[in-house]
Amino acid sequence: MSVKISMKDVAKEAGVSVSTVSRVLNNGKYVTDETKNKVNTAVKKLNYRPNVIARGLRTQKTNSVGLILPDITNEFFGKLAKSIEEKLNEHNINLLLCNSNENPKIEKNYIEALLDKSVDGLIFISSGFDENLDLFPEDLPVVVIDRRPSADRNIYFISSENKKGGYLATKHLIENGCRDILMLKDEKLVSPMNERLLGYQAALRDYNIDFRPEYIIKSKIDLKEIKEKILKIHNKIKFDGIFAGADRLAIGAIRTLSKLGYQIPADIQIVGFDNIPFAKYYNPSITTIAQQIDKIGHKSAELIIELINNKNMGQADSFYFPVYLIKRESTT
Amino acid sequence: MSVKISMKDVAKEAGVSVSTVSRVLNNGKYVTDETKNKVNTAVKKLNYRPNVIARGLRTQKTNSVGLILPDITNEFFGKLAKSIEEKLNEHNINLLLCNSNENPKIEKNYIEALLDKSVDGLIFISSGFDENLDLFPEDLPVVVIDRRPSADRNIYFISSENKKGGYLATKHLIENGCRDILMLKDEKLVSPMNERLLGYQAALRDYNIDFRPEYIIKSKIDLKEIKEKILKIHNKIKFDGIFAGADRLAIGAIRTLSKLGYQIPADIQIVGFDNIPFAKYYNPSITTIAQQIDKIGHKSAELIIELINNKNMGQADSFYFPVYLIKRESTT
DNA sequence: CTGAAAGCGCTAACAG
DNA sequence: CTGTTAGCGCTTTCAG
Repeated sequence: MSVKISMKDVAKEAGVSVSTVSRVLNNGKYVTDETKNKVNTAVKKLNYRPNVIARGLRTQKTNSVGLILPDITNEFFGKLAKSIEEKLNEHNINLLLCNSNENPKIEKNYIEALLDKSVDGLIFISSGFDENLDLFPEDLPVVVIDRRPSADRNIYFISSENKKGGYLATKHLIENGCRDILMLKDEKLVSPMNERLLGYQAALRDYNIDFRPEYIIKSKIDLKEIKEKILKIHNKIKFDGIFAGADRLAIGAIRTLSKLGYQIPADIQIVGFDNIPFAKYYNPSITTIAQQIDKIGHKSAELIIELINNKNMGQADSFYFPVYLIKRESTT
Repeated sequence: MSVKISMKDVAKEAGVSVSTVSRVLNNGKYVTDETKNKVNTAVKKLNYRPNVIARGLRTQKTNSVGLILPDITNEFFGKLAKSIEEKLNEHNINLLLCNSNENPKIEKNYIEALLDKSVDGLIFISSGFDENLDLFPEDLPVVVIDRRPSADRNIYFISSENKKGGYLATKHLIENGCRDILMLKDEKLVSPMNERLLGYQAALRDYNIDFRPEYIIKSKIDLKEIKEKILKIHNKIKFDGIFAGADRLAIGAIRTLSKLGYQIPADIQIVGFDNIPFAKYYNPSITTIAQQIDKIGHKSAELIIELINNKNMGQADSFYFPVYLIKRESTT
């Protein structure tokens, strides 16, 4: 039975012309109720479904949005993708998901592929290579999340108050008595981490603690790598607190330090970032800075839809969502 | 500069006909090297990119594959999605990702949307509502993963040796001295969990331990829910071992039991399933049954590509990938 | 209110 | 080897 049935078949069945069918399906304006009924009956009877490819060719709209992100298995990006997709789905827009794997070259390929596919808009979490932003045509609706492109680009941007998060985390540690505070951060020069670092530095300054560059430990957000880094420095540097720029880093650190015999939080206190689901269920549970991922995701989706429907929105805006500290067992 | 340039422009620039351009771009057969050069030069000069929508309309191929899965934030599905996408990308096939959220109705919408989009094939992880499988047209290449549809459907299926996994986990606990072994399983009637349960039962039988239905604890794969379930039963049922059908369940259980004062593994030994990255870094690290997610993902992608290129492959096959036990601290 | 006709950009016979 | 032609399925003037 798999013969694809087209508008032509519906038209014949309903005894009207193709254009009338099209009219009924699209807006229903300028059509008698009677013809409407005839068409609708025929549509049902034949189980007709419009061919969106043909429609796309004609209208130059695809009802699809591309999402490029570094790694879907990172729980932050995973949740983000989910909330974006959820919202787009409400508007019958499909999501084309692309993992750049933090690789600018793959990212470039994906951008081109998505443009070729004529996506109506693009939501973009950069691999950190700003040049790829130049691939976007002027008139393509684009929303950038999380990793801020350099300032001179006129582009919509959404993220959390990362600096404030770093400040809150560090302040919490200081007020709990820590004086020698490590910061664990991504090795990449990517804005959220840098802003968290700025927050960390600002807190130290406010409490008159000297900033020491050797207290910044760089590692991929990878459990194994952070373990190796911790093993390498734990007996070279003296520290009583850790601000981990991501919960994954916090988990790797806690695990490694526990195995080395340190007590958390008695010997070393730790604050993470992101509030991934496991943070609450880790042993010990992890004090962390929560981001409102759902809000970021929904806002991104809403914004891209708005941009698609109304391309001329003038000066691009930025949006920053509040973060807050959740106190758990990894700090006193 | 954003005027979309088409094959016509290239043809004019190169001084040839549109069909010649098409020929050069597609296979290059039956064209002089000279014309080839002319065309290629024009393509480069104009920075031409083919319109895949138009091509799709004409060829009835979209070079895209749909992936429907229950929840991208579940690390098993996330990794699966990533490995599928990776492989498809090698073949220049785009992935349309859809989260059904374990909801048959959303799932149905997505199936229809993907069919409307004329995806070339579909990779499908069911929400557990088999009727949705009937929505697939006979001639659509489909690969089902993880959750096996009822046997009478002629459909390609890929998963792990779940029963064997359940057996290995339970056997390990028994050989470590456990006699009262809980099984934590998804509340859904979904095949992987049921097969793990069969493995659990088979192991008990082989070691002459009675199966007691009250030792099967059902919970969503959700940290909070499993916590509540454990709290409810821990002092009603006596147990010295737990086989958790998913690492997430294992983590929720360990955390809850630790808080209650039980020592893991001294008082209670636990084996999980999946080998998610955190299993290795949990406190204590978790003995688990590893699935070869990458292999499953790559196989699915390869299979769907094969089916797309060669629709008539006859009787549908099933593929089961080996699992193995990784010994860590949550068992002795 | 409805139908005819053109055309979105591309590919695939079919001639030559 | 290359050009002409038709048409994929739909929307959108333009007449009527």
